[in-house]
Amino acid sequence: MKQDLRDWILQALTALQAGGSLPAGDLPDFVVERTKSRDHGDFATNAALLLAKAAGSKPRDLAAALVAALPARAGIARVDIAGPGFINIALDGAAYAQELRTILERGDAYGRNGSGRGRPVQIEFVSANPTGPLHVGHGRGAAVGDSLARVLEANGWAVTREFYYNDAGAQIANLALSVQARSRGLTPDHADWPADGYRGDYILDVARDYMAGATVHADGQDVRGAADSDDLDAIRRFAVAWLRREQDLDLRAFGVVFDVYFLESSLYADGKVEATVRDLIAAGHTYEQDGALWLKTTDFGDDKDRVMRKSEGGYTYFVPDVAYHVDKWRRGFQRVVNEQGADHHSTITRVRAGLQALDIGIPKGWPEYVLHQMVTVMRGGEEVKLSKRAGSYVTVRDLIDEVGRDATRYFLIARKTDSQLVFDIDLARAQTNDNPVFYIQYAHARVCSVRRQLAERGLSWDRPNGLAHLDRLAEPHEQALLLELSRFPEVVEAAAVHLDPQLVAQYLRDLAAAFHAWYNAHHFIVDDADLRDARLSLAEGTRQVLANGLDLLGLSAPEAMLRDDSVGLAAAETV
RNA sequence: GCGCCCGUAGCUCAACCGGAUAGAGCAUCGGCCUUCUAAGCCGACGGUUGCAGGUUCGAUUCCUGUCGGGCGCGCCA
Repeated sequence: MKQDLRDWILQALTALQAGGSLPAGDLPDFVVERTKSRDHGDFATNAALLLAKAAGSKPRDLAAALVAALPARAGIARVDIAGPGFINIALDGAAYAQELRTILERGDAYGRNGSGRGRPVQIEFVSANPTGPLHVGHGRGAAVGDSLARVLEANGWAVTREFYYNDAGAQIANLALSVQARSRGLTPDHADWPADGYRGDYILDVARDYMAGATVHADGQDVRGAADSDDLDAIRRFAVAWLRREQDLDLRAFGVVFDVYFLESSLYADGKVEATVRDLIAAGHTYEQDGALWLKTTDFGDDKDRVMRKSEGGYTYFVPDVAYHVDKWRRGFQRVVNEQGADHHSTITRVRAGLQALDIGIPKGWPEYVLHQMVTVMRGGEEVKLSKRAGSYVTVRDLIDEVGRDATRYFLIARKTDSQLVFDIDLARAQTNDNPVFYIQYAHARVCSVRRQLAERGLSWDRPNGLAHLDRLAEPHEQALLLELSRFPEVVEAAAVHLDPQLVAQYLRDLAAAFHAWYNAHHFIVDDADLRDARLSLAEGTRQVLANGLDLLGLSAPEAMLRDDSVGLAAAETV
């Protein structure tokens, strides 16, 4: 709707330019937006305010000229000039009825658009190193990244979900040493326990399986335990596979699946790290100092230069990072979005600097980043910091087990990524209207329940008849709900433009509220068949949009809300 | 000390990349169940948008300064 109106206004502006009352050339970036108050119509544009200066006339005068130049158009109830020079547009009821027809026609596809034109975009997210179970921060990354992927797909992009991990560095060596120590019966409090060893209980599980000669399957490979606590290399391979498998099981339980798993070690094995270093030297942005090789990242906005090759000969972490991104670029991803924890924000400048230094045609702002801030977990008013299994942090699995997949995903996504997030376990468990995820899903379930009631009464929804009588949807609640439904395509678009799936979560709450209000005020299953079919059409349209929105967040759209006492009020009250 | 993020109702958060009277939920108080799920709905109360300046028709939004919270500042990843 919004885009159509913008084009409409553009026609009038072009006409004014042709008539000479507006200077030729580029038009400023005026907006068409939803009004905050219905008193101002449905949409408003600031075009006259922005153009008044260039036109040399008062905003309100220009607005009048613009309105006069608007071509005739169906669905418009009135166009007014208001305030300093806003142009307010009110739609007639038929315009909203038409939108409801579109919803029912397009079904699952409603809200999707083709602006991505099938272009490839890669989203890298989670990218946890296989040294322990996924923690809440990874969970936020998983929920946001996957939802971002869904949103971009809905905007016509061809998305590749990618997970990158380090399977060979110092942290992995530590992991192997920790498992080795456990396999020899040492505990973390022992004097000989590795200095930076991992102390969580899961290390013992890995050691047991390794010593028992178990086989684990991860990332397309089988790896067997060797029952030999001296073979550190075998321990390392086994431990990495073991933890990768565990992380993957957690992600699957969370509803997140990746297309590509990329191993840091492959960058070394394929010579891509060496090649990147060679290219950076050849590009002339490096120098030797104190026995180390430096990259002049200060040439590209960094506050100090960075070491690439340490004096002892090894590369610092950001060299494979640059090599990895070169690889992404060469794979044809002209668009890449990296979803990471904000504690890694300093790498952004460095990676981009490295890519610029190579001078191979990569744009300055490539890749894009979405950073999420920290998550703290609260239960009973106190911060939860420990998990027995992981040792020092709360795991994704802990949350899924305690509050369920849907609530975990919703809570991790319902905030702007650049705000810190407080995950309230008690609230996420609650099956009341305090809990937005239940509130939204309940709205969906209610429509399904109406369908069941309809069948029980031996009635059915005559869809063509309903669509023929949409003018019967004249109640204020119905008008409000229709308006809310018509916003969905704009929300899907905005979520992609701003790389912000939280907008979808916010919208779903508003939509659910509009539905619940209507549901409460009016009965759908009435004797008047025309009115009944019209209302059932609106209910079904609402269900469809709720389902489409829930899908963008990776949440289920339940047909019924079953009381689950294991996660329900009873349990919450005993906490 | 430097860089990034945040600061909005008692609490948790919105505000569509400068728009009109800053919105929800929770909490508090008051209403609504012989009718499709009350896991719901309706109403009231609640604000100097941390503070001080600046930019302009117009600022929660942009700029400067300042205070408070978080994260990062390694030849670690």
